[in-house]
Amino acid sequence: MESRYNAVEIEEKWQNAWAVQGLDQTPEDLSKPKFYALSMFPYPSGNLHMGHVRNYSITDVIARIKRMQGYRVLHPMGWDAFGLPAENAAIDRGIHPAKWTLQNIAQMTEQLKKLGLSYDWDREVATCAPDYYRWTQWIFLQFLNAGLAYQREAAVNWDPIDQTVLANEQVDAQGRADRSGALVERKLLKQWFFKITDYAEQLLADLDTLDGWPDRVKTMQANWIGKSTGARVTFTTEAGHPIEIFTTRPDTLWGATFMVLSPEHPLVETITTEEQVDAVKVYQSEAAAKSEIERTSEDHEKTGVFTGGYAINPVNQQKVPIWISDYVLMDYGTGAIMAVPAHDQRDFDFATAFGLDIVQVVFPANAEDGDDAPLETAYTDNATGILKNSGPLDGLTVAEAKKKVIEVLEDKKVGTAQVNFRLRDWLISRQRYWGVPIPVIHCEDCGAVPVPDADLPVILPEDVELSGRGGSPLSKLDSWVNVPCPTCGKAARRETDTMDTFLDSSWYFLRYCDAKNDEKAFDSAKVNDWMAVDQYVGGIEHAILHLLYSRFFTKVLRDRNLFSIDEPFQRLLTQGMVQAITYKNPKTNKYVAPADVADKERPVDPETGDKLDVFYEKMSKSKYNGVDPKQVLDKYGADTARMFILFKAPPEKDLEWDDADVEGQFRFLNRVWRLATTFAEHGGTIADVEIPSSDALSKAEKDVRRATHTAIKEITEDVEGDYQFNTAVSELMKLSNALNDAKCTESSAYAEGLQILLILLAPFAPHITEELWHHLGGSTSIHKQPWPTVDPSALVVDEIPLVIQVMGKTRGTIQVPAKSDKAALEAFARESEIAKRYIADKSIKKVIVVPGKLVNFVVG
RNA sequence: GCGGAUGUGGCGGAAUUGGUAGACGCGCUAGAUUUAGGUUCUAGUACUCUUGUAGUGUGAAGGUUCAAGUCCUUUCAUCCGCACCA
Repeated sequence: MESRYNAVEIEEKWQNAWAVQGLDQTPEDLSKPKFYALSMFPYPSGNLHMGHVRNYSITDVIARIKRMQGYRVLHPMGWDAFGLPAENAAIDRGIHPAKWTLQNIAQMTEQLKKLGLSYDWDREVATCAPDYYRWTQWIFLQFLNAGLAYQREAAVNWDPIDQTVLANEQVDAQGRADRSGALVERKLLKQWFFKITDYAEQLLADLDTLDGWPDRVKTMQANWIGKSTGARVTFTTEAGHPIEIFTTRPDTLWGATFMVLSPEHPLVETITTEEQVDAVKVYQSEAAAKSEIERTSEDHEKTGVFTGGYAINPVNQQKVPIWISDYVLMDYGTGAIMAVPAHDQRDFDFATAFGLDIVQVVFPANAEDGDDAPLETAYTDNATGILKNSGPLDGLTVAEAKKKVIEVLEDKKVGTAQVNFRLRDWLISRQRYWGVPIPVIHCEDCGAVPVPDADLPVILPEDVELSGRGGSPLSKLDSWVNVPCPTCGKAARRETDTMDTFLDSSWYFLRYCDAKNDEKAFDSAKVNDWMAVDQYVGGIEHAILHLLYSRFFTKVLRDRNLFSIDEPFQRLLTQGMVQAITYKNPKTNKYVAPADVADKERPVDPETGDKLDVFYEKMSKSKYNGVDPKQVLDKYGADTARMFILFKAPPEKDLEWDDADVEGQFRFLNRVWRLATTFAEHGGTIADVEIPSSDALSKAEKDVRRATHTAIKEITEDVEGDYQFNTAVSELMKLSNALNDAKCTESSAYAEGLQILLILLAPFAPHITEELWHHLGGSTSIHKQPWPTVDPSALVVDEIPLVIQVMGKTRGTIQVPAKSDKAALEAFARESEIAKRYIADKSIKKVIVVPGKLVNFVVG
């Protein structure tokens, strides 16, 4: 064995050995408790980046610790392999998406394996493989059979660059497409939807059961689902047309002084009077032409047009004018609102802009009658406000009025309580090639006919022409499109849309439970055994979509009796970003590569000489601040990379990459290496370490044992619950420092310390510990070792430092016997030099004794 | 505007949940080893000054307490998410 720590060499050696031994295969032994550790699977872009390294290192440490703690662990990996980049590569470079994807998977697999991640590769899945997407199609048909998949003509987000439809979620607030950056247009197309709205209530309510999820993510999902409770109320136009509105403030109905319809509302044409028709049409076409970006960048200044029509307020028979305005959205509620300017700021602004009536119906509890000065802004104190001018609601609080008004509305048959959600049905159609074909055949007579299970998978044909334009490539493939109807046999056409790739990733965690099954998507018993995922780890960018869709799938498939799990992910850890130092010239707004910055203390632009701004930002090519994992692995090895990433910051916080800190971790592993090899040179072994009873130990030996068992205690606490790997690593360093300082290297206490250091370090740095373990006489793999337990007797100390405080100020410490009781502690403290000095001639009024910690004197 | 978080040395970050603030690491300083550089080892490193048995110190201000980074009130700053959602 070499005396120098050669990381690359030993890592390759052990990775090969472990593969041969099948060390990372999932155990079948059902007597052990299960633990399912999962990282969000990657899109195979071809290159592993630091974010991946961080994500997978975190999950791998958890998996390894759980194995040592006696769990049977499922720790799989796979590929989210359908999607646009492959298709774009095909268009740009003429390489087939399948080929491009498979090459990337091969390349990334090789990179992943160099990280020493303990995956069960036998369960690898790729969503683009027919033996995977066959079951994605089968699951689609489950949704179809359950009435949860349907087609509808819909105004969709049309991306003019990619020539495809996007989900709302793939369009940003400025109305630009996530991927292409194009300004999204509206277009009417027949699309497939999943009825996620049927599960809105459950998806919201069950968030409360997810104790192991960050509040941030739960809040984001709750906002996305957007439940509001209120009432649906029917107003009627003078001509007798009903107009439905939704409101969360039915208690303020008596204050409704006008109505506003969305410009796209179907009743606008009927309501509009002849005098107003021109103005309304102009406004409608202006609104239609407005892009999202214009609509949202207007500082919310209110615009609108009077339709000329009036409606009757059903509770007080008041005649109210009907306006149209683009602040009312067609796709929320009913596309029409009652406006209560006195108690809604938007309505207030609108009323002010157009000189409409403002009638206050909620007043401060102490308001005098007749005290009705005009409002400056909407009055929205719902906690203490009292209703007035509201018929049967007068004198009630807002909360009481909300209940009472429902009775009134139902009585008059003009409305009822209603719950409304912001969540929209999920548009899953994509006019793209590289995705799962929707397994449906359209027949003139039979309609949309599901492809029979026996005919699955509907294979994605390979010989297509990809131009990137003109809608779905599959629609041009006549031989594939033209098929007989499965029901009547008449000539029919295949559905040419493919599925949103979010479907692929909404069930992969189920497939891992039974990845090789070619009879079923998964075996129910296996899913019931392994699910839910005990710890899921991934980026915050999936807080809404992926996690919500996966929860939705889980609930639907549960309701199809495929398993009995309610929620897929028990605990969720959203790891922080990996950031790197970034230099930017504030004058030219250009980024400068760190390698080009000569003086890091006073960074200047090498081209212009301008002073550069320095900050940390997420690694990216355009900012020249990326660090390639490959370079780190080649220089220091995977163990150092893992250690650095886990030590530098707590898992959920952003991490600032720093080469000097990486060096520091490498130094630490080298110190461990030296400790162990020096020990071995002197004939030390860790095989069969026996610890004599504590009475027989010297002080040096006791100190080593205390350090050892303190490390076990602290690290066990750190890795349980919140995964504080940064402090766990620091405890490993402390133990290594203690062994370095120890004066009893010949003793069995020292051997025990070294043994436990290696075992505790093994999940973090699996290769170096395996190498040293064998070098020191270990027989089986260190990764088969049980997690060590604390020997309480090793933690016992004879003397403890007692803090002496006077008036709450710490004045020093004294050594006292550990077993002293309260009275003894006080006595020791009273007699101490420190106490005498600071109390002097003052009288002691009170003494506080905290056993094992301190004595505080209160003096007069 | 609504919601979620975060403010601790030169830097990343600790603090048994109310009990010695700054663990561990980076960086820095000095010394040893080395032909030299690197490595390695030893010691030091919150700030201030009048260098002490000192004072100050966890974004700011107040409060509770024998005792506050930790609890309460007010406030400021930064980051993130959503945003005309009726």
